[in-house]
Amino acid sequence: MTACAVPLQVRLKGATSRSVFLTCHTRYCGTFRVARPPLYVQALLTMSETPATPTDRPADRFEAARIEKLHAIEALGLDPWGQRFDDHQKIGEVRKLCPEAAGEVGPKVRVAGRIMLRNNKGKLKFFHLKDWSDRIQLMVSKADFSEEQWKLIELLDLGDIIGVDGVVKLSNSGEVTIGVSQVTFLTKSLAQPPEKFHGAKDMELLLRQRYIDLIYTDGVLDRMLRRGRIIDSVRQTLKERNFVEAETPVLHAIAGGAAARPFTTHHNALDMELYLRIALELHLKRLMVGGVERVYEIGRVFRNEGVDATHNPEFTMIELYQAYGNYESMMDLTEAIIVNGARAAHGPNASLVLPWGDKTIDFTPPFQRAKYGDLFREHAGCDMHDSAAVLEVAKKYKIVTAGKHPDVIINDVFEETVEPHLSGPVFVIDYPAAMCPLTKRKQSDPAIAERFELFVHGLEVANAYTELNDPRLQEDLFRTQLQGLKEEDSMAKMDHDFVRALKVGMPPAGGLGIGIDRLIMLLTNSRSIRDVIYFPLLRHEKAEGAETAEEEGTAE
RNA sequence: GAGGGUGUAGCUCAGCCGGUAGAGCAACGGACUUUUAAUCCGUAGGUCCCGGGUUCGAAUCCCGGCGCCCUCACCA
Repeated sequence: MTACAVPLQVRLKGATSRSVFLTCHTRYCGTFRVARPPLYVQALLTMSETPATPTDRPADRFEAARIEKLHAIEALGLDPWGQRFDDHQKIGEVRKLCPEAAGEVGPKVRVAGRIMLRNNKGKLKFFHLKDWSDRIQLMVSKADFSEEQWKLIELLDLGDIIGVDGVVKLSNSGEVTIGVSQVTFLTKSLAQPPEKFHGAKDMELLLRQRYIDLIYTDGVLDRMLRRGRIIDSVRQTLKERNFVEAETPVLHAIAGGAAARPFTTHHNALDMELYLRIALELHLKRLMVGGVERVYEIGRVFRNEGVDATHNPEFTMIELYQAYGNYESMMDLTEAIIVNGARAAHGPNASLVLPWGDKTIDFTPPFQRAKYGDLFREHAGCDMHDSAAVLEVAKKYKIVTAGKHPDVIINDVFEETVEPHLSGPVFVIDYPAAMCPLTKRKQSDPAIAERFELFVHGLEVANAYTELNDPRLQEDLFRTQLQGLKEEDSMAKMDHDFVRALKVGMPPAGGLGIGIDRLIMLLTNSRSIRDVIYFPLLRHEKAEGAETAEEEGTAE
């Protein structure tokens, strides 16, 4: 900063305890930052800048303008925050009532929604109103309103929420329009909306302020509503098959049922360390022991791992268990769940060939079923039981083999050689047993577990077993930690109560887990898990004013 | 965790070789009774992510940091 000896006419922009920001309106001058203002200057600034009521302090000039209009609405005797208005129609339904020819007048309608666009032609105004079903144009003519009502109409801002009464008709240029006869003000928006044509593009803004994304990015709200319909259809599919829903604990003493790092937490009164669950499996199986023969849970699980296009630290899983079934029953059920989900997302008569980026997915059942060992032979080029040959292939792909259990190496080679080719949907069946400590072995071959995973374009969507119900084998498998796997990377975590439950007797059963978020991704052509989760995990937003606390707190 | 990209007005984006920060939309004031991202006239709006450095002079160059995005590696 250069010293300035001439007097300047300056205006206060803002101040912190460390700096004052002044704007100068003579030429060539920008904003000045004055470090460490003397205390008396700070005091003066505080006096002149702090309004009487903090709620009236506008965040910016846009908010100030809107607060002025809010006061003007109040001056008209109206409530800027609105009242009950639930006797209205969905815009999507109203659009269908529109007469086909311009000049004809359709039925009277009443809708409510947010103002998305405004087109002001003086005594004639057009608005676009959006609700969660659709958008529609409003036409408002000064001739149809009292002086008072017109004052309100002139106060409307983009983003405000209003209710309108009117008639549906086509405009002269052929757009479905409501000719408005009455406006009911419902909610003042104090925030400046994004650019009307380009919308908001900044990913961070869209993720942190998902409400903005839902309002202003085409397709986002629709996709999330579709998510809800898909989950409804999953419940419906299971209800038709006599499954019941259960809610099991999220706080676990042992984070079992999957190979993943858990989040830890603490219960104060009991002074007890707890984990957030990483799977639903072990509790639901206890319920089967208890006689709940067909049970499922759609629930959040938490895995303390990385974040990317297909992983969020908390995600939604369905796990279901069917007594007296096996993994074959689970394949049939998986197909039904996915086909019904696709119909819920795209309509009962829509094609089951869904778009996936520039590719497609054909969900017409039955899905292909391929044995793990056969796929291995086909893509790795050797038998998975031929350990020398497997080691050879592993070397070729630079897979670390030292100290690893042979089945772990087989699985590494499988992931490297086979999985990229699984465009699917394909059920990969019959896994090496050592990878599956919760799965029943094949009667004909104890080295093979009755497990399948469903792959679609490299995405693992479902995982199912014929459930292991032999308590002594289960206990052995819990004890046998696979070489080369850290404890948190293994599914084999000793859970004594679970073994105790199996000793009571769990019927033979099929169990299935589906990653709901990934299923939604596939059914809605969404390439990122963030597109199908309302609020994906983000780093903390740096709080305003945190600067000083942080700097002073870490003084060295 | 590694590499690449990016951060400028409320939003979408320009800003070249270092030389007084720009546009469109939105806002504010005005005109306009069938507009489609309406149009026209006018006004205001900036901690150029943060911190250092080089320089007479930095949005621009250099160093460090932070956020976000993409690719790769790990988990579903």
